[in-house]
Amino acid sequence: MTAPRRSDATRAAILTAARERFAADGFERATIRAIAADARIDPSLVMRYYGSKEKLFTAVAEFDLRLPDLDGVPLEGYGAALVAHFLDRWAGDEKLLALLRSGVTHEAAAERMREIFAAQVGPIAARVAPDPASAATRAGLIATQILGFALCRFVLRLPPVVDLDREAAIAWLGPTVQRYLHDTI
Amino acid sequence: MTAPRRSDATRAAILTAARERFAADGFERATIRAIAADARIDPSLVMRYYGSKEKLFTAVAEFDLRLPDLDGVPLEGYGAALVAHFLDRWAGDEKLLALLRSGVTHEAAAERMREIFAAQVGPIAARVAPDPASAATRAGLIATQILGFALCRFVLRLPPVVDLDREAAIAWLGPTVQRYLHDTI
DNA sequence: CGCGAGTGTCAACGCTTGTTGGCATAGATT
DNA sequence: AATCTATGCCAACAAGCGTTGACACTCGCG
Repeated sequence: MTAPRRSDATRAAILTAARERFAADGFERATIRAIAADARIDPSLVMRYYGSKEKLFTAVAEFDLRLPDLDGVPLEGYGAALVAHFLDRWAGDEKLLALLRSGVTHEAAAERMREIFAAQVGPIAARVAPDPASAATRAGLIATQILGFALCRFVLRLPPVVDLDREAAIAWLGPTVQRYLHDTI
Repeated sequence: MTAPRRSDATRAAILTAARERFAADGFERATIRAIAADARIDPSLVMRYYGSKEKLFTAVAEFDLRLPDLDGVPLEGYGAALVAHFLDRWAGDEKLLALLRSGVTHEAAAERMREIFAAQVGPIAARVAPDPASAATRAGLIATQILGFALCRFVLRLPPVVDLDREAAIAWLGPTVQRYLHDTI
């Protein structure tokens, strides 16, 4: 029962601006001053409400994992379902982009990314993997493909990857993820 | 017939230090001062010999593409051969890591990365793709998997991906690349 | 009304950054 | 030996950074 504060709008504006800046520029190039300018407030307010740039980033990078619901999905459809889920998540939430852009040079962001993928993909792999001991490896492999796709599409903007539509992406990546989920080598 | 200069050793030391710093920290976090300290020279010398931080990075990012020799390889071995080639390239050349770490926030590095993958993977895909029109897409898909693997292994250091040995990596990624090369969806 | 907490503005701090110009020395050239 | 260029170091610059503290204003509550 946290009482609404008069500054809630300001706090939200800061968070929104921060999310956009971190997503567009990464942690180091995104400046407090630029974020404050976007939010049309004074830089010192950012410090007052979030303590430091580091903590502001932590606040931005905080979010629900929203595991996909795979209950009604047949086993052989997991790959496609996962790819579809991640595709939508990436397109709809700048926080993931912020995390990826920052994780490359900022250790805290990389750590957060590790946590997220361990917590998000790990359990699914554990549920499906033929050999439980291989679950972590399978989750890691899926991460390589999903993050690699996000990297090429949203960050590096490789033209052929940008041009793929949703269905084509699912059709191409789905079987890969499926194979990482239950094939053996 | 460029005459050897007395400062060649210094130039080389700068380039080596710059490569390491850019690979470890990315473009913005790598500072001229840190590079100069590593090379045990004065920061102003970096400017004298390379003009600017930007041009220094360009000099670091310049390198031969070294396309893999696939002449003796059977068609169905292309995927594995490509993965093996890239794995060795990534492990043996910090420039690629520098490019990846920088490309995420530095536009010039991203552009260079696009060029390299278009020039390196594109022709191979064009040679093998069942439909020539799909070659660019296939090259892009291969890039997503290769770069994603490099990202997770060398940059984000996801433990299960770091732990994979060379053969396991080839066994897992090879078929994926193979499928991107000639399967149809 | 008066008062205190909450909110916002302004100016400045200490530090680091890329970059520049001047000065001393070493080596080659004449 | 004298001269000139190349090389290296030093000190400084302007700009930008995260961060801080002091000061004004606006509420809501007594």
